[in-house]
Parts: sequence; structure tokens; C-alpha cells
Amino acid sequence: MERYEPLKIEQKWQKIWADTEAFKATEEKDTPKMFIAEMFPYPSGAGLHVGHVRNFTIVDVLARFYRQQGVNVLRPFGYDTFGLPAENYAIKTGTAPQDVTKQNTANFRKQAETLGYAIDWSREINTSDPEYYKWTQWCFLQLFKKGLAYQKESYQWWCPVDQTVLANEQVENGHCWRCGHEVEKKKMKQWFFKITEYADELLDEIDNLNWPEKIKTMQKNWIGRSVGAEIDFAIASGDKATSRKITVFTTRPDTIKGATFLVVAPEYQDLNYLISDNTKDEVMKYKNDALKKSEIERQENKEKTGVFTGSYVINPATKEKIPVYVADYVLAGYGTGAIMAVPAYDDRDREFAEKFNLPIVEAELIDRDLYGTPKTTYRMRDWLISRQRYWGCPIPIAYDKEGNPHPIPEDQLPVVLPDIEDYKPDESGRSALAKATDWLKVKIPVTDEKTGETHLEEMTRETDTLDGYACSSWYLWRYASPHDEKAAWDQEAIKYWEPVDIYVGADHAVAHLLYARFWCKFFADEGYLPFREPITKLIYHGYINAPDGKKMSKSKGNVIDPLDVINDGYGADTLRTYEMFIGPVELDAAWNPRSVGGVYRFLNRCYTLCFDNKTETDREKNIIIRNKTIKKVTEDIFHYNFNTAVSAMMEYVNELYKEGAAKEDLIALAKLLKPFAPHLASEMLEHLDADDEWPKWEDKYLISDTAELVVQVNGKLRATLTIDVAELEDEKAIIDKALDLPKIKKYTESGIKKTIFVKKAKLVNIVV
RNA sequence: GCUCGGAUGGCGGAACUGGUAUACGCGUUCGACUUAAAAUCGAAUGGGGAAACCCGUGCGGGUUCGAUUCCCGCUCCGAGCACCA
Repeated sequence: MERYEPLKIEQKWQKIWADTEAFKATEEKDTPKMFIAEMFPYPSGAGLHVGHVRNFTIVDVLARFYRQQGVNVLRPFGYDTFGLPAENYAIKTGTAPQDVTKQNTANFRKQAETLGYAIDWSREINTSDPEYYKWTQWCFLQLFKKGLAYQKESYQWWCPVDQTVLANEQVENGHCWRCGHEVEKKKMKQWFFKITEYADELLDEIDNLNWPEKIKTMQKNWIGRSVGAEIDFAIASGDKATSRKITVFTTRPDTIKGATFLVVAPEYQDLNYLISDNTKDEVMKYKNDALKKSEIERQENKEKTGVFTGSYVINPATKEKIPVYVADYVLAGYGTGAIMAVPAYDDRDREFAEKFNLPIVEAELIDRDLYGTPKTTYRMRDWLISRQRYWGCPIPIAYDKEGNPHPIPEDQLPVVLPDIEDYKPDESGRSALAKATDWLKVKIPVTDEKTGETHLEEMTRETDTLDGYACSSWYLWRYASPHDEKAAWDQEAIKYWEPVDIYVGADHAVAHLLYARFWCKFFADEGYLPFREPITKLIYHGYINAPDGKKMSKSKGNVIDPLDVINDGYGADTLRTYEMFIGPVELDAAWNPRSVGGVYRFLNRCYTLCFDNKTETDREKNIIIRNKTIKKVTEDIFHYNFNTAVSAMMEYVNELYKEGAAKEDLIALAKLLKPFAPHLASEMLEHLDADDEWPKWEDKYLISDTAELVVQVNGKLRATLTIDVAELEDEKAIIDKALDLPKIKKYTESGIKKTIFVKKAKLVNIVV
């Protein structure tokens, strides 16, 4: 008898698939298509982990499932390679990030092939490849042209000793993580994408998405639309209003009569105007202290603080003179950075009023529109995209002598990231690109407004690079025509393949998934995309934790390496099937080495049934269980219930093991198994001389002649009764038969109140 | 604090629009094969009880002939957001 040797079988089929380019996808106008993809990975040096395997296998099961049904499936693969980890590694080791990336992507591909994924490898893409980021830059320029990529002064963490911007995470208790000096908040010019332009559509379209509710809610909260009003409060001189004013945003303009003071944020732009000689020192001290505090510190200390500015304003509803305070519980980045405080209706304002002995007035509510102009604000801010880092996509911009930004002409793209020796950011506060002196100089054509003549002007390149989320905002469209040299994406290919039908991932609930939606709407408006939502169905799967239920981490030493599982002899098919069997797709699951063995035993039984089947049979009963199994597995995969699909196959195999299997039974088994365990299933189908076309069930084979009737007394199971299916048509006869059972008779001695017969459930309930 | 999920045997989990709770897998126990072990195969397995039967889906109520499922009120766990006016 032959033994199941997974590694031998898997190598054989992987070679066949590679040699025949078995999963290459081409547009076929008359065939239905399905585009299925995972969130492409960052290829770290550690290679695939079990979380990747879960992610990729979900995609693969679906891709193979639809392929077996004759659907034209696109299942591409790519790598999100720009980013901090590669740069930090480069700084530490002196190895170029380009080289590290090359090694890691090659390793990832090799490992993905070891798992037998049905990938169209001709469509491999990589965000740090100039052929790719050329088009990321093109996308940037389209946004720039429409004013949706813009520069803005905004407050950043700044270390005066190192003269560099720091990320929030690089500031420890108000001090620079490098030199220990106190940091300041400093206004700096940064690049932004104007995602707020699409806030309404991004929010309103969420309800129509076939996405998990959890993700939809998170996006709604993130965008955070507030409908309210802006109201002007005139600054008072003596008891008279002046022409200067403070504009506040409120969602409760109807409470304005209860507004007994105003509060502005420490960063409020007109703060200088509000202070007087005797409050100046105190206010400036408060402001500087607030700027030094990290966001975390501000939030930790919920005790209200603030100082009186020295100014008063006139409440337009009551005409009363009310004081203006500065306090850090008001945020500069939201609304107008100023609020009217209504302590009678707002808990935070009440807390402040109580601490500073300000009046709390239970005033009447008035018409919302009386004193303000309607205004909608969003919690979502514009997307800050500039990074002072080397290993990212260069921003295709150059500056003239006055510091005005000019786009790099599209025919000069890509702006190639130059090779440099030292990747470290330095005290200039600019990325290491600032040191590439030759690269920095560029000649840009400029048209003279008066003469209309064009001349070349020497300019200096932007040294910031793009946030990696920019690279991943459009990659799904690149898959449609990954090697197109004329456009970011080919219109015909896009029209056929996109949008993505099923997208699978476990991260980036808000950022990536919101940015991709934003770009989609923008490029649809520009006429480059024939749809406004990039992802039709989203599967957001759970994490795989260590056997102890904790997160896997190197430091805890509890990491399961998927390649070890394969090489220990279980093979890729067991690993894949186990990760689908591990639990409901959306839930976290703990790795259980013993359960891996259970799945291996199942596949082993499949193999034995097929290759050592001595008890060939044509039992009538098998037709029913075969049809039932086909139906169950098919419907489960349609509903992404992979765990119960595997259970159903296990039940089927257990039955065949007991009762014997006909060839038809085995062919059906192999076909159903193929999405999960493609190597073994291919081996079985070859042996059985069958194709892999997805099997169909017939409803007429789902019904047997006899049925088990459930007999309840007061809703409790008391007996079962085997009856002929035809008997279900005669309610009276069924009930009589049930009442006649000796087990039931003893309950009915004191009389029967009523009887209930449920045909669909094959159930009789006797109420006594 | 707010929002969204969860809670079912020793464990992971099944259960269609209310209808036999615990499918499937793990573990455990017993048996077969073997000199022995592993592997494999078979049987049993929610708790209590000799049995009849009773109790069982986080807790307390409710609706119903019948509730893991629907309604009301809690507890605990997880995730996200967090002074957004």
C-alpha cells in the first residue's frame, strides 16, 4: 500500500503549475470574471508567518473555487516594499534598502510557491520599483493639478538642538529621544492630500458597501461628521462690540443663550490680539507649556486648565459681555479652534466653569438658525503625506528661488530615488536626499506669463518622500495592466477586471481602506476610472495567536513558522486546510499543534480512500450523502464559512470510510477538496482520471424515503419515530401515531391541551 | 466615557428565517493490531443519577406550545475611538 507523502506530491504539482503558467489570467470578454486579492504584504526578512498564510489561503480557496466553476479568475500578487523597516535596516547594516528588498521579495515568492498558491506570477508588482512608482508620482501630479495635493503650515514636534522634526513616538515626556532636550511645537510646511474634499461621499457610501459592519462603523467614526453652525462673537471694547470677532463652531446653536464664556485653543491663530498687558505673561506661559505637552500628556491630565486672556466678547443672543479663556481642552485642529462654552448643557464646559467660578445659566433653547450660519465639520483631517525619510517614493516637485513649488513634467517621470551611502536623516530636518547634491538640481520649463515664451529654470527638488499609503492607494488598479508603459492603468483592462470583487486582509481598517476609496473617487471624477468604489466585498479576517492565546512575538519565543509545519512532514495542504478549519474567518484563533495533526489525519484518509480503496461500492445511500456534501461545501464557500466546509468534508470522509466509497464519491471528494488541498486533490483527480470541474448537486437526491419524527411534550424531546416521508402529508395520522407511543402515553394521562405539528421541522409538540 | 463585537462541554467551535443544543476537530477512557511503541482501526465521552428522570448555551426577567436564537435589564471579556464642542 502506498503512503501519503505530501512533500513529494506537492513538489510535483508545483512544478507542473509553474511550467505551464497554470494561473495566467487574460481578459475574455464573454466569460464572467472574478478579481480576488489579498492586501499585499510588506516582505520582511523573516518571511511568511502564519497570519500571511491565513490571508493568502482565503484568497486562494476562493480563487480556485471560482476557477473550478469556469469563472475567469484574476489572482495577482505584489509587495508593499517602501517603508521604515527597510530603511532602519539599511542604516543599521549599511546594506542598501534596494538590495534588502530584492532578497526579501524573492524569498517571499519562493515561500508563496511552496504553499501552492494559484497566483498569476506574470503580474507581480513592487511599489519601490521605478516602473511602479513612476505612476505613483503621476497620481500625485493629478491630485496636485486639481489642488488636492497642497502645502500647509502645521504644528510639528521640533527639537531645537538637533534641529529636526520628530514624530509623536519620538518624543518622550516632552523631551527629544535623541538628545533629551525639551521639544517645541513648531509650524512647518508639509504636504497634504485634501481627503476632506470627499468626506461626505466617503461617509454616505459606507452604508452601501458589502463590508464587515465593524470596519464600516470605524470609518464612519473616523470621518465623524458634525452638523452645526459657525457663530461670530464680536470682541468688546468697554461694553461695545467692535468689528473684530471670534468665530466659534457649535453643534448646539440653540443653546447660545446659555453661553457664558468663550474658550480658544492654545494654538489659536489670533491669540496675540486677545491678550492685554497684564495677562500677557500668564497667557504666553500657558500657551508655551501647552505646546510642550504631548497629545498623550494632554489627554492623560483630564483636569481642566486654562487662563483668562483679558478679552471679552458680546454674546449676540443675550448682548451680555462674556470673558474669553484659553484652554487646552479646545483643539486647534477642529472646527475654528474656538468654542462658545455652555456649561449648563456641556459636561466639559461645566467642569471648566465650576473650576473657574464662571456662571452656569439654564437658559431657554432658541431657533438653531437665529445667530449662526450652518456649517458641517469633520473629525477627519487632511492626510499628511510628506515624510522626511529616504526610503519612499520621491515627491515629484521642485522649488524655484522664491520657494514656490513646481510639478516635475510628466515626461520626466519617474523621479528616480538616487543611490546614496548614508540614509540617516540629519539635523537639517530634511531626508537624506538633501545630501544628494547632484540629484537635487533640476531644470524645469517655465512659461513667462507676459511673453508666452518657455525657458528652462534651475530648481531644487523636494527632498520629502511620500507616505507609503500613497503607494498602496492605487496598486489594485495596476494589477489590471501591471507592465503598461503608457499609463498607470489600461482603460480596457480596468473595465474588464475592476473593481476588486473580493479583497482580503486583517489590518488597515481605516487608513489604507479609506485612502484607496478617496483616490478611487478622485480618479473617477477625472475620468480615469469607471467606478467610484474600489472594493466590492471585503473580508476582514482574524489574527492567529500562539497556542497560549497570546500574540505571537519573537521576544516571547512563541512564534509558529509555517515553513516548519510544512517541512516537519505535514505539507502545505495540511497547513492550508488547518488554517481554514481553525475557526470562523473573522475571529482570532489560537494555534493548536494537535489540531494540525487532526487535519493531517483527515487528508491521510482522503489519500487512503482514493489509492487503497478495496471496498468499492455503489450503495444507494452514498448518492444522498454525496449530494448533501456537495451542497453544503458549495454554499459554505459562497458564504466564506471555510471552517464548516472542511467539517462537512470530514463527515463525508468518515461516512465513506465506514460504508465504502464508489468512484463517483471519490471524484466528488477530490473536486471539493481542491481549493483547500490543491496538491493532494490534483493527485487524486489524476489517479481517478477526472477533471476538476466543480461538482453539482441535485435536489432530488437530498431527500430520503424515511424521516425521523421528533415528538415533544411541552417542548421537551420525549421520543423519536421513524416514518415514511409521505406520512408527513397527513397531520392527523402523524399526531395519532405520536400519541400512541408508549413513551408519550404516560405524559398524556391527565389530558391534552393542544397539539402542534411542524412539517418543515418534522416535529410534533404535545401540550399537556 | 462613547461605538462595535463576543460569552455554548475539559478545549477550538456547530446549530438554516424560533423547532432534536454540543456537528466537526482536539483531548480523555476502553478495545483491536503489535514482542513493544508509534501509526492505523473500532467504541464511549455535557453534568448528576442504579434507573425513571432532573439540570444544562454568562446572570435576572419577559414573549411563545417551544428560546443559544426575539424583547427588557445587568455582568464580564475583546477591539476601535477618545476633551471633536
